[in-house]
Amino acid sequence: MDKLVLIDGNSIAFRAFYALPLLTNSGGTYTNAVYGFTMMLMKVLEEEKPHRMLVAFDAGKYTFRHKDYREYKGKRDKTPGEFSEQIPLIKEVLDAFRIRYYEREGYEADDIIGTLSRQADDRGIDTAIVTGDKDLLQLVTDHTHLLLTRKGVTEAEKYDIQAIHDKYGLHPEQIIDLKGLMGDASDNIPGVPGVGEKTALKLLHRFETVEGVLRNIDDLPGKKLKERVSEHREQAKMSKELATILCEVPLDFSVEDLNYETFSPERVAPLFKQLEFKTLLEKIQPESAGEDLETEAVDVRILGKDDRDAWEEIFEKDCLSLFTELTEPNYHRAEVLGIALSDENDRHLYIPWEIAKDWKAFRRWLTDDSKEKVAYDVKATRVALKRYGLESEGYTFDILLASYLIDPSESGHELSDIADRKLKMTLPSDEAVYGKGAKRRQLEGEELAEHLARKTKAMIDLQPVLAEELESAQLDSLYFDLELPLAGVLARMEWYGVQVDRDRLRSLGQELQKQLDERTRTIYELAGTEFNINSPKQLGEVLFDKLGLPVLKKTKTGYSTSADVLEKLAPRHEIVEEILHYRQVGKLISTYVEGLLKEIYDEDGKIHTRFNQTITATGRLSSTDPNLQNIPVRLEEGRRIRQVFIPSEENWWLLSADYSQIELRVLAHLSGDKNLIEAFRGDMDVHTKTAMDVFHVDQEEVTPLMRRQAKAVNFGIVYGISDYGLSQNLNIPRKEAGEFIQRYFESYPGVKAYMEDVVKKAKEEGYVTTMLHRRRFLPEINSKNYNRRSFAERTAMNTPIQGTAADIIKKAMVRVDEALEEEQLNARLLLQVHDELIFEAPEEELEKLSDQVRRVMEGPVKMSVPLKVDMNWGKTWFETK
DNA sequence: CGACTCACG
DNA sequence: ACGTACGTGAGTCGT
Repeated sequence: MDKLVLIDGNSIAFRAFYALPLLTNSGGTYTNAVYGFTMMLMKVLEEEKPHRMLVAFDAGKYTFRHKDYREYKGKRDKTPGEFSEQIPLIKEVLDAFRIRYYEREGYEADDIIGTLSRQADDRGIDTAIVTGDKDLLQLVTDHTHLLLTRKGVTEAEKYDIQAIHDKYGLHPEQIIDLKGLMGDASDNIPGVPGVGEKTALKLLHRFETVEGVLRNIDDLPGKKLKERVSEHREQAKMSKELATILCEVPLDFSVEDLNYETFSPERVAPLFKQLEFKTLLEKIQPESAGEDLETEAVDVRILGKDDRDAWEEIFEKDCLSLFTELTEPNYHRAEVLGIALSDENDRHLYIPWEIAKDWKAFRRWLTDDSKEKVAYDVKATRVALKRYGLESEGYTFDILLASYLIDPSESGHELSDIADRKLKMTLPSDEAVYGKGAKRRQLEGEELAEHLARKTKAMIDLQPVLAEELESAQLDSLYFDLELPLAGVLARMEWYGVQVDRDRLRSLGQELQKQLDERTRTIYELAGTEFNINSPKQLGEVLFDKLGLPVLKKTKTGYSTSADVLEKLAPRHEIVEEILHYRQVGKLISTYVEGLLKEIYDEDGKIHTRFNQTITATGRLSSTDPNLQNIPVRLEEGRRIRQVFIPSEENWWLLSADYSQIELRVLAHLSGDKNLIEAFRGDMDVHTKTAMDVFHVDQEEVTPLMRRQAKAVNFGIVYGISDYGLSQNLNIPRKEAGEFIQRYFESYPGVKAYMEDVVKKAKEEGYVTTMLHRRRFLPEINSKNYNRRSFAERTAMNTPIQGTAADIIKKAMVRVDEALEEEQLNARLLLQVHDELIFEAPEEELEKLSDQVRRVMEGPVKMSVPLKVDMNWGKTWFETK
């Protein structure tokens, strides 16, 4: 079967340019459009396996269309130079792939594509046209379909005759009529003013074509519409003509000349190397992946039992780097395989754990806090060693934490990533050394020792570089006084773990399972068929195809069945409510009952989560295996999961202490807004206060609905407000949401000024900071892409607020830990949930503990509004409310 | 392995 | 005209 692929070169390149951040290779050449184009190209080659190919480009500024209409494409912004300079590179890529490309003065890429696709049609060749431009839909036939890029570059949606009909109710030829009526702002095609997509479709469904509409002006609905169409008849006809693709471009070749043979990786690889397309290179030449990794030889001593004494003197060094090799990433379960040490004189030692664990000199060094240790992931190291009964002190530097603070958005903080960034040094990644997935293996002996020695050596080299960067970014206090001590606090929290009532959890699970079974039966009955309710695809088919419920929202793969959609459909069919409940209960069983049961340790009946200190871009913690920061609380049924979290000792209690409205208090302080500050100083209910201001009513007149809406506005403010976001959340028209925001800013002018200021500053500096100088870079804050820029602007508003709140509770944690020690309390800090701390304590300590916790939590930073802490205790987490 | 959905602050 | 609320992690489906 013959298959032709035609690519709209400019359109795809342009999409790529705006979809991807402005990448450059190390030579400073912009490559984002080239990269995106090439990604798309490879995907098409892989999926379509074409026998013939051509990429068409636009040529020159003027085309035959300008003769009839000089303003064609008139309102376009000038093409940025960063884009234009990438076109020759794209052509180089095509040469390397041996794919033909073509452009012709006076014509657009569309016309070339149209001409060839018609030719192919005549010869019965199947054609796929790849473009980001909907205009080309007019070319679709039985033999020709469109791959229209959606989000990003490589995601394309297939449009054949059927798909066009499903979406618009039109035949492909009618697309030009559609444009004729509605116009096209990007090409400056006027159409009929006041007629958008909705009206145009309605008219075409009835009258088929522009001409049909013009013949029947008298039958058009609405006086205004009649007038407009009649007034702009010529303009409509001309618009249709402009939108029509010319399928008769004179070409000096034909479809037969477009043969494409599979490309040869040897020919493409050098270009990919030059452009620095690492991932793509690996795809075409997997074997070359590690080839440029010339790892330097390292001289590492593997310690045997007999030469221990000879090496004891290494522990006299003031400072060593230390890496603890584990059997798996979860250090609560992992075994230690061995220890690597390096000093500043390039001496490297690997100590197998069998030897290290009983070596007195080593243990003494570990516990000696005057012996400085540079580690990578202090928390993991401490916990792993502690599980063997080894306390360790004197961690003066954590490479991982330092890298995170310097740039928390950076995707990789593996040692090899950091060495690459900061030392321009190539260190093999763990994945390269150990393999991944099923191929993963544990190294042994010499190989392992060398890999680890490279790491500890890199750590020694990295430490001063990172320390310098921390200082110059004013991050040193945040690092040394907060994050590094916090790592120790978190290590203890995780190591203690949280006690869980396993039997209770099991019986809760059984109860929920019963409910689920019942709901399943009901749903099958109501649907009249059995299907997998957990599959959005099958569920969509039942709801929208079989039961005929209206489709309110689509995802890129099909119908959306998310809760907000289902809630709107609930009044139309009783099955919807059942499904919502089924989902709720199903979530509780799989994530919380089964998920938590898997994480209970046999040794102590506890759960030991890991708090990730180096994940979030804002400075918050996150929690994994299991995530204890998202245990249900909002709905009563789910909240019962909290009944299984209990104290670990007899006569102990759980105490929870949570900050009241910490983010809005932070906002009040950062913005200095008088009204908001006043509200908190007067200890008012802030949402009620906002309702009074936004709706201009007295306190007594605030209805629950008004308070709920005001609360959503407050959330919106913290998230970096947009009228659209608020309208979605409140399910109200966008205009109304916009008015809420406007009235909010009238009442809180300081907040408005602050938001504008923080965005402005971010645009100048390229980053935002929190109260304790935590930093987040926003490289896209000046992007030309509206979406990317807007996102960065909202982030600029949100990060100082969320991040400062994170700073505050982290500082409270370190101080609470100190206070427990000073006051000689047995109470322990167990969990942190962003604005809440959970402790366990013997009954007799509860009073003293709560006094101390309140005192410490209220005072980590000086602010213009007080911090307020609510406290509750109970025999289970459920009861601490 | 990505998409979808949903739990939390 | 565009197409978004901020920050996370986990389970399930289906390619």
